[in-house]
Amino acid sequence: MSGRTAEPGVIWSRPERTGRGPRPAYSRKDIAGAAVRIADADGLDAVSMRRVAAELGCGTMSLYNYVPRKEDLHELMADAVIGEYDLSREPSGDWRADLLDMAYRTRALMHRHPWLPRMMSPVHGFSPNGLRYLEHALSCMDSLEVTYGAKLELLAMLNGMVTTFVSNELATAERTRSLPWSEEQEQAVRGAYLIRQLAGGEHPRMSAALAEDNGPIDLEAGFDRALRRVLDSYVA
Amino acid sequence: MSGRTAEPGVIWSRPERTGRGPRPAYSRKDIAGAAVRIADADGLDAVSMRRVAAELGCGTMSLYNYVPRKEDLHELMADAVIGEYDLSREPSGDWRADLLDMAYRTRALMHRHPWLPRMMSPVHGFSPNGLRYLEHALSCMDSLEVTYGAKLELLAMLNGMVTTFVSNELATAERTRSLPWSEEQEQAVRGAYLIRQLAGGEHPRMSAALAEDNGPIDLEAGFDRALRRVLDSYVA
DNA sequence: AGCGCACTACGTACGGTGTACGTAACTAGG
DNA sequence: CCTAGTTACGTACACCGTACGTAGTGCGCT
Repeated sequence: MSGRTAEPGVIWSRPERTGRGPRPAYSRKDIAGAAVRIADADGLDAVSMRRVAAELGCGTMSLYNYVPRKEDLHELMADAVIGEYDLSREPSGDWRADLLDMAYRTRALMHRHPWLPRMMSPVHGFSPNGLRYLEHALSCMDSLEVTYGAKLELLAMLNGMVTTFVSNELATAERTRSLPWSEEQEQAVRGAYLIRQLAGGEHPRMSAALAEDNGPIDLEAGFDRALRRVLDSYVA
Repeated sequence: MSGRTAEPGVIWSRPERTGRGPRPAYSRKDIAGAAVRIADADGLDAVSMRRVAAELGCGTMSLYNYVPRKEDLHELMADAVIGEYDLSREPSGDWRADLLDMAYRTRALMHRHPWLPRMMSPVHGFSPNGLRYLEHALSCMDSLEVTYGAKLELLAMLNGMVTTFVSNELATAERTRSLPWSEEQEQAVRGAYLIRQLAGGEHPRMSAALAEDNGPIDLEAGFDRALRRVLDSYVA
């Protein structure tokens, strides 16, 4: 398959098998699966070419036969988990409800694969499963009479909000993973610092915000509210 | 300053100078400035301890006197650029206009420092300049009669949208930076792939979206529209 | 005044990373 | 059958974050 050294190219343009030479020992699904397993277990940073190769049981450099650059491995991972959407159900006709449902499923996907928000970018949207996802999302909006550009814009906005929201949900938890001390210690130290800082007397509003006692914060409710707001704003 | 090896702690809790020993040769501003200069010029990934130290003109390990972990260097960078906001202007009283203005300034900031979206996280919000920013943003909403929690939620949502939007604006440009070939080549290859993929006949809506000719897309207008929608949704 | 200690400075070294390159084995197309 | 294109994989290089040892410096305390 063309030269050995790096050159521009999308991983999805490469055929998995060309016919010549020994049969490849692994499929793209195998490789993506191994990488996803590692990322789920130990975080995205633990996904190294060496580690993935070891997980597969092959030499490090053999991976480069399947995946010319590490970035392509990431594309494989994104595509694999996007493939977890069940797109078989037909849209109900109520685009607001359908999009909201998709957003909830995206959130669930991100909770299952906490590294996903970090690699959300328009670039990953055009993998095979990404395209299927986009097509399905557009089909949910068939009853909406605006340009496809506007539909994609709405979709990008929704997914952006979901990403932002879930990132915030997972922030401390994911951050702590790589740290050598516990999440409690980290939060205690940061909390103490914040209190000390606000004690200065400047930032009165931030102090008030911190002092505000609004019971247990319901993340779920905030998610729902935020999304409905965006969707409602499109009714007009 | 306490032990040498890593332990939980916020960089901002460390005094810059303790009195004992020789005067530090550099200030945090110097260090942050060097790191920001490198990131602006060659991307966030080019910011390594070695490179920053070289830029400053000191030995690599000397940096660790100022910054116990690389992550703290990132916090310094974020704080430095957040400090670029001019917060001296008093809020006008029209919170929608003021927040919109802040969002525009955030976008400008991100265009000036294209690595900023990548490190947007609630964690960085509590640096000294981050706190000043938050206090100012809250002061813009003084006339809004909701809890501070709701105000911070709105702010997070707005900043999330700005981050998402600017990320999309910068995606290909920033991605290409690290690649050994040009942005044109990359886009050509990806475009060719997309067309080939859509030619399959599945994904009819995506094909239509691609075929749609809506003149030059006005990113600026999209930004404005998206933000106003979110703001409007809060009027009720 | 002067001692001691906390601090600055920095070289070396270790274990990790992505990946360029060389080589050997293999298999399908001509 | 032969040979070209592929798979497989070990070695090697440049770079990364950073633990640790050591030397020099000057403030704070006695």
